[in-house]
Order: sequence, then structure tokens, then C-alpha cells
Amino acid sequence: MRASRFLAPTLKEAPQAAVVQSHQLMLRTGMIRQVAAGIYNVLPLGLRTLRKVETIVREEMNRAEALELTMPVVIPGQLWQESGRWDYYGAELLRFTDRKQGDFCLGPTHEEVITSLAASEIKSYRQLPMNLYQIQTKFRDEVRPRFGLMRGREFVMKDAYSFDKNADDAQASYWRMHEAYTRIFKRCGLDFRAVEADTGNIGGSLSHEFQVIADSGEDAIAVCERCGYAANVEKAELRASETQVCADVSIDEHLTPEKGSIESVCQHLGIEAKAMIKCVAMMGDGEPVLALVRGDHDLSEPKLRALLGVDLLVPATEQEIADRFDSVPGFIGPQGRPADLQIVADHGVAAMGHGVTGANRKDYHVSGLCHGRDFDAQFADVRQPVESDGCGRCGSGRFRFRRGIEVGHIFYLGTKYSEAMNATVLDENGKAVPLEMGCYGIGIGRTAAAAIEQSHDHQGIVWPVPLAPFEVHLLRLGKEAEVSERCDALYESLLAGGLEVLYDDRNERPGFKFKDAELIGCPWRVALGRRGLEAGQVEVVNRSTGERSDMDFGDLVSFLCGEILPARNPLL
RNA sequence: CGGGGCGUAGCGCAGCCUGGUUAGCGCGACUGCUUUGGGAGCAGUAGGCCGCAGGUUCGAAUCCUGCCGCCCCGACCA
Repeated sequence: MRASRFLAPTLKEAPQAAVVQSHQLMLRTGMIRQVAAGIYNVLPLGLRTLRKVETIVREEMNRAEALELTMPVVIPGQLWQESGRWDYYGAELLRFTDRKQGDFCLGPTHEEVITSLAASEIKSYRQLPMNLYQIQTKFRDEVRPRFGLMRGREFVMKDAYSFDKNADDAQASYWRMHEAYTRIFKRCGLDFRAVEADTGNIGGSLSHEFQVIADSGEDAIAVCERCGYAANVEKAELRASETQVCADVSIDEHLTPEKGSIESVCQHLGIEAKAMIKCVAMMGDGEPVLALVRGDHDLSEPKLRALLGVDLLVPATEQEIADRFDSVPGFIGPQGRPADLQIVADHGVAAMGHGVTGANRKDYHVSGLCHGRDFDAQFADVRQPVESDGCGRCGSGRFRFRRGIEVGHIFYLGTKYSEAMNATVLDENGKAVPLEMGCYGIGIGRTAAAAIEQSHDHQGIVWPVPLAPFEVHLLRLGKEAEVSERCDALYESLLAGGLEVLYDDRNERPGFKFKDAELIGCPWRVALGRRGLEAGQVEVVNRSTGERSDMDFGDLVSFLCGEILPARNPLL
């Protein structure tokens, strides 16, 4: 591509709206331009990289024998009402009506559509296993879009759905996708981890996130330094600490006026947060649950939700705390609660001999409260880990925290959707059984953004070959006829060698072109001006290593082909 | 949704507090000449409903009210 005919409007300065490097660099290189919050134009340079990601994804999905199709962006509300998610999904689902006042939404994910399709087209176990996928635009009316393509409202996603006749086969399909994802992100040249994850409100029981390691990542992941167990912090299993028997202390009531927070109570009573029992009032599918964690710990709502087996877990309102918990916000305690109130306590509470907690009346706390003696609870792992907590998987290692960007997420769903939408097949005995499903997503734009987060320097992007919008950036320095002719010839020969070349034939000064080249970050830069022409050599620079060399014109194509072609797919 | 910040030329900003000529600056764009191995120089040109609407005032970018948009922190999130 000749730069003089290309559209890559580079910016010397980054727009202030962009705070993370990938967003800034995508704007500065002219890959994207914002249209509205979380909605972007993808310009030619950006599209080339997105297409590279898509191609890798497509090749690996096809390799895993998944079948590509496309589903609509606009989905009838009726499908979502069938699955029950029309009422559950919340404001993220952008709804509207057509001219006949029919309900529609923009697809944020496609379980409903694919399940409906499967229900009508997959009839027999003989057709299974089957995996269907699409690469297509999604829309989620995110509460807070940010960071450019990292977290847009409109974004391109690869979503795949597997169908099997039983749970064993479905899990085999799941692990096959796990392998495909591993190959995909390796081919993208990313430093990533597959971590165990919460399944959230999509349902199911087995799930991994593919997290690209980056300090700017929005997710926290815990990695055991001994056994390698890696999980999203909201899910990371903790080693249970030793249970302490009740200390021989009496219960005392303390006046704590207006001290409704852990911090203020500690200050008032002169104790440490870890001497307190934090009581969190939650409503799980409409039923009250009191969750207890040590004062300096935080409740993990996903862990609690999984433990309770509920779909919707939300903090109780003040009214609910009064009616269902018979207590007062800020002064809740587990002692003497209504008999039908479920109480779940973290193992960390079991490890306390006694603790300070709310007195269930305004402005009072109690001290010396012991589990077993003063209240009963179901003990479980329901808190968020903190750095250097004990790993619950190997029992001996400690957790280290890393930041990650979630570029892929895979779920084993079971029959949640197939049962809701009556998607069944006939098994070997002629009996109708619900399809066992899995779903598997990859954020295409987010993957490109993650690659930039992970590979850039103060001058610009440093693209790995597989994702680079162009592999070679050829710079013509000067516009003398001889230089132009030689550069044109080099350009043609690089193209003939099968390489993807951005040829900067613009009438700009050398410094300008160098800066643009470093910003855009193609893996190889080739520069030729009068100086090189007279020496009969071109300058070749590796963007990643900074290594530069001068080589004879005749050696250029074979050298670059030797470097680039094998790098296109590191798994071959 | 809660808290905060910002909307002035394509981008980055000043001016606003303390109302008053023709609203500036840097970068960018366009034209010409010079320059050509690290974001050039000179000369010239174009480009603004100062986010929108209402109000106060003789007079509003500036003060007041409402709305819209964007960004940040938090909550939220297959």
C-alpha cells in the first residue's frame, strides 16, 4: 500500500480522552476514531489488524471443526422472553420496538438465537457433536464504556456454541475449545493465562477466562506461586484457616453512636478491623442471607452466589434488613436472628475465637461474640483473597496477584438454555434429551488492544508479526528520481515476495516518516535515501529489537521473507 | 446509578474568577518558495453559533438555571 493513497491520520499528541496506552496509540496511529461513547469508526489501518485477529480465530475454530455462520444483530424480544433473560439481563440489553410495536433488542450475546436454531435444526444425536460460531458485532449498553476498543458498547466478538448429547461429550467439547483458545492467543503472540472463572449470570459450572497479563488490565487474577493454580480473584479458592474454639469471654454491649462502618467502630472502640465480624445482608433470589466475613476481609459475591446456587444476589435494602433480618443497617449481628434466616460465614470467621459485631439495634455493637456459642452458621469459602493468602488448591502455596485483560471466556453451560427453550435431540434410545451446551467468546478488538498494551514503547506500537497491519514499512527518503525509482522497485519486489508492505512515498521529511513508522510499529522498517542509494544498500531495522543493518538491494527480499514468513504462525 | 472533572478551530490548550474593542496561542490543513537521514524555515490563506436552550444585563465565551455530550473514580459487567 502506498502511504500517499492510504488513510492513516497520525496524531503527534494523544487526545486527552484516552488514558490507557492502547487507546492512545490506536487514536494516534489512526486505527480508530470515536463516534460516541464506546462506539468507534475503525479506519483502514485498524481494520487490517482486526482482520488478522479474526483470521487467526477463524483458522483455529475451523481447525477445531467448528462451523461458521452469522446470526442477526437485531433480535426479537420474544426469544429473550423464552429464555427468561428479557427480565434478567438488565439495562445492558438495548431494547426498542419496531413499527408494529414489537419488542426487539440488539444482541449482546446469542445463546437465545443459537439455541432456537439448534432446537429446530438439530434433531438427532447422530448430528452431534456440533459447534457453531460467528464473528460479528455485538452491542451491550455498558454502564461505563472506557479504554477505547478495550471496553466498547459496540464491539466485534467471536462467539461459539457447542452442542452435545451428554455432559461427558460436552466437557470434551469444552476442553477442545480450551485448546483452540490456547493456540489462538499463542499465535497472536500474547503473554496470557487461562484462569478459572466465575460463570456469572450466564450460568453453568465450568469456566475459564483467557487473561492477557498487563498492568492496565481491569481484572485481578490470583496465581499460586507453588502449584500454578490461577483463578480470577472473585473465584480463587482459599485454604481454610484453623477453627478456633470459643474463647471464654462474655458478651458486652457498647454504645457506638453513628458508627455504622467497620472503620468508625474500630476507631471508636480502639480495636483492629480483624477483630470484627463484618455482617453483609444479601438477598439471594428473594431470600435473605446473612454473610459473615472477618472485618478486614471482603465478601466475594460470586462465591456466595455459587454456594447458594442462586441466580440473583443483591445487597438487601434498608427495608429488607428491617423486615427480613430484623436488624438495622450498620449494626447487624448474627446472634439471635430469625430462625429462617440463612447465615453463611467465611472460614476466616471460624478462625476467630470471638469478635465484635453489630447488636441489631441502632447505635450499639457487641464484643465477645463466639460462633457455636452465640450463633450458628454454615462455614464456607466466601471471601475475596488478598495477596499472600493460602492457596486452597495445593494447600501450601501462597497467592500472588496479577492484572489481566480478559480476551476470551469459555463456559460449560449444561442444559440451562436448551431446557428453557426446549432444544432436544433424540438419543440412541429414541428418547428426547436436552442438548448439552457450551459457549465460547473472544473479543476481537480487545485482543488487538491487549496486544498493544503488552507490546509498545515510548515511541509507539511494537507489533508482533501475526497482528501487524503491515509487515514492512518501506520509507523513501528524499524525492530524487533515482531514489524514487529504486524505492518503487524495492516495493514491487517486496510485494512479489508475498510481503505486506506500507510504502511511505509521501513528500515528507525523513524525520517525519521515521516518527510515523515508529508510531505505527510495523515489525520491519526499510529506509532508502540518497546516501543509501550511493552505497548500494538499504537500511533495515527491527522494530522490536532496534537492531539495524545495511544490506545490498538484492538481499532484501530473501532476508525479509526469511524473517517474516515463519513468524506469521509461530505454531507451524 | 453515586461522586468528580471538562465542553472555546481538526488536535492540544489560554481567556471565564473580576462581563466591555476584531476571541487568542501551539500543532495540524491549504498555497508558494526554500529545505530533504530524525516530527523543517519563510511568506500567505482558510477554518469558531465559545456544546445547546433559556435567563440576568445597555452589553455574556465570561454570571445564573436547565438540558445534552465526553472523560475520570466507584458500583456494575458472558
